[in-house]
Amino acid sequence: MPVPLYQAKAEFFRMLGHPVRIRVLELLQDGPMPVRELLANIEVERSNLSQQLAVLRRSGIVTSVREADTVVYSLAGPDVAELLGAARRILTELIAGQQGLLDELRATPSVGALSRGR
Amino acid sequence: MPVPLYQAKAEFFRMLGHPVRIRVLELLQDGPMPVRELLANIEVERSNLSQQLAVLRRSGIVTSVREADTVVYSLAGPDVAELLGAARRILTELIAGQQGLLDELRATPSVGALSRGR
DNA sequence: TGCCGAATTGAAGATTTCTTCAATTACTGC
DNA sequence: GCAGTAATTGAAGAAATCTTCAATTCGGCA
Repeated sequence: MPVPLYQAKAEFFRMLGHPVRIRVLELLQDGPMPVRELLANIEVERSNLSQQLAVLRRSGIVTSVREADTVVYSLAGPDVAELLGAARRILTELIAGQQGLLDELRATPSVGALSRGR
Repeated sequence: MPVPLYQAKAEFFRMLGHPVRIRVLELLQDGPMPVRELLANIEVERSNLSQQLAVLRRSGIVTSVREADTVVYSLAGPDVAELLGAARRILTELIAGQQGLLDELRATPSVGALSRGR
């Protein structure tokens, strides 16, 4: 392995680990979008958005093209939706699990939690 | 949204963004495994592994049970493999894309790169 | 009880990532 | 060319995460 695969994976997930970057990827799922419009949909300063876009661009997960006076961003590949979908499923599951744990605690105040993590 | 969803997603990905944590999740895909064995498979100090396991536990993606003198970890749900699979697909795609870009640059030294991001 | 190995915890310093600002580039229209 | 808008960049301080160490907990066993 030239660059250990698990390290590449870690970097990849770290690249996704920022609220603004997530929102950009979600917005781009509906198709290419100019920066101006991203800016209108995400509550963040222009230069901060640029910084986050630069992170996404460096990783290669999005591409940008200049069109007249605006810059348009697109997803680089079709698998991003799948990834975000998988993440959403796990999150839903995790939240449901925590909810289940809460219910369990409420129902039987003295036992239960011990068999779950922690 | 009580905690904005995109923030939860970002935290989730950040939780995945560490080589040791990735390796733990990959190892646990084959079934529950005691810490001792994780330690044998991952090159990291014991206390550092514990720290990373604590991060995974806090997020709820793994659970731990004490069995006699060892602690055994398991994945909390079945969707993790799917997520790692999606990530691998995208990574493959990204690396292939970069390779393609390199080929393109080699073939036509003066044009090409401009239409791709940056 | 006292000791041993397994694992976790808390804390401190080192490293990395975030945010923000001012400066700069790139394009359009006058 | 010059002014004006869109977007990016570089840099610096603030904030979060990593690594490592010593101390602690927990169960098993003599």
